[in-house]
Amino acid sequence: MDESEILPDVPKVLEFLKERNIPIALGSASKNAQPILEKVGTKKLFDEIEIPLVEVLAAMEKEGINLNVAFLKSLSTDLASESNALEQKIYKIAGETFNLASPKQLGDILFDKLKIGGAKPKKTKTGQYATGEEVLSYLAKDHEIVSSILEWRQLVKLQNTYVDALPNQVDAKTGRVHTDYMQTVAATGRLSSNNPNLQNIPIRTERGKQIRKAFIARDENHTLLAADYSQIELRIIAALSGEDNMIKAFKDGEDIHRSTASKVFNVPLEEVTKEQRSNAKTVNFGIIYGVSAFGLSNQTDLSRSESAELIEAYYKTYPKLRAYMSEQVDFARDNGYVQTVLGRRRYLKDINSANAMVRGGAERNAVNAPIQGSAADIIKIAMINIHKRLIAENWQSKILLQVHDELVFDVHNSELEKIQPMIKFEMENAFKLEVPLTVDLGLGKDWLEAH
DNA sequence: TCTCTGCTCAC
DNA sequence: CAAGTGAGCAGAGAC
Repeated sequence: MDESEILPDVPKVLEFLKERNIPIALGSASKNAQPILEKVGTKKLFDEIEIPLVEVLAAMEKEGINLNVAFLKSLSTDLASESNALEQKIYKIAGETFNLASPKQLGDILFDKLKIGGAKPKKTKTGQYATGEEVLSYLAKDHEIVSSILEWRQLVKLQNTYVDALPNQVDAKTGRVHTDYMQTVAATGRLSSNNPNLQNIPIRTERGKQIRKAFIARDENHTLLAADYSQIELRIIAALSGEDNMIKAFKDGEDIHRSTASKVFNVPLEEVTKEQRSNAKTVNFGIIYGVSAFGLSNQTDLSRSESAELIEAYYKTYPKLRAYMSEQVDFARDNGYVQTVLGRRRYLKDINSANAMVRGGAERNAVNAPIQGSAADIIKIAMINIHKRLIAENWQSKILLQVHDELVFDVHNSELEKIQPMIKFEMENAFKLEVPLTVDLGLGKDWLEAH
């Protein structure tokens, strides 16, 4: 392949920018972001992380990943016949045909014609009926048409966004799929991926998972390796807050959600129920995002007062977490930004806004950005170090994909035994925290099997 | 053809 | 009022 057709000469471009003092904004997607290269404290991040990462990303993009197109074609046929059957069933119940893919038309059918769901159906900000997953799931229990619509939506989403779209993105010259990684889009320092986005390939549902089977190793001499950080964001918040109870749980290798449930519900580890663990898991993630009692009750079976109690019990269990979060907000108020472990900044112009809702948003950003951004910092270090070793030590294996807390490799079968400890070591030791970082490895002919 | 909206996929 | 970060699809309407 002629590289010059698809890749700019990266070192030359960077030299050009540097010579002319043209700043490259890091993580500045939002309108309120400021170019931060000139700000003190970020030059090291730029020189030692973002610039070295450019070559790693270029290599990954150029390498691409092998796609089983024939498999997707047959998946497409199955999805089409199932969604068509559902569509006919829905029209029959509705008593007429309409464009099922139009939320506007669907809302009119469900709430004007069929009068489903009581007197005051939820509306969107433009005044049309809301038909999102949350609304329909609530109604699905009592109305077969609604559960069929949800199932139809899922099948059509999978077909349109992945199964039918991906084969069209196979490069004619390489026969592989080459995503673009964007280094300066996400406000927190994460990468983003497009054309195609390989960071949102389905995994949650049984049907969605099938799509991962289409991402396969280069050939019979290769195996896919997926390496993902276990609970990296919770480990980071534990370490940055110095919250001893959470740090200890991680040091002891406990299941963090079970451990949290045991503490907040005050039951022995072995007696934690499924529901308790699930609710503790929801709070653990919610804390990182700045969830309210209202939000938690929406996400669980708990009432609002039960949710408020759970959050209170959570902060009693992990007192330093609350202190840390409020310190982050104070820091942002005083300095106008927050930062990650590597000094990556996110500016928060709304942190002192008079509008409580706007200010609340900025306060959640003040807590979340250092967590999400530090995780991004750490995996970037690992990527740079692994790539360096793959080259210097003449490995045949390649990094293919990054999905925020996961790296995917095409491993030459002759290297299978030796490369696993190398990758695990580099990822787990990319950055030293008070909490150990642990990485799970999986192998397979395809991405699903490797997980 | 372009932009916005509503929706849904991932971490 | 009410959970962070993204990308991409089809529909709908402006031009």
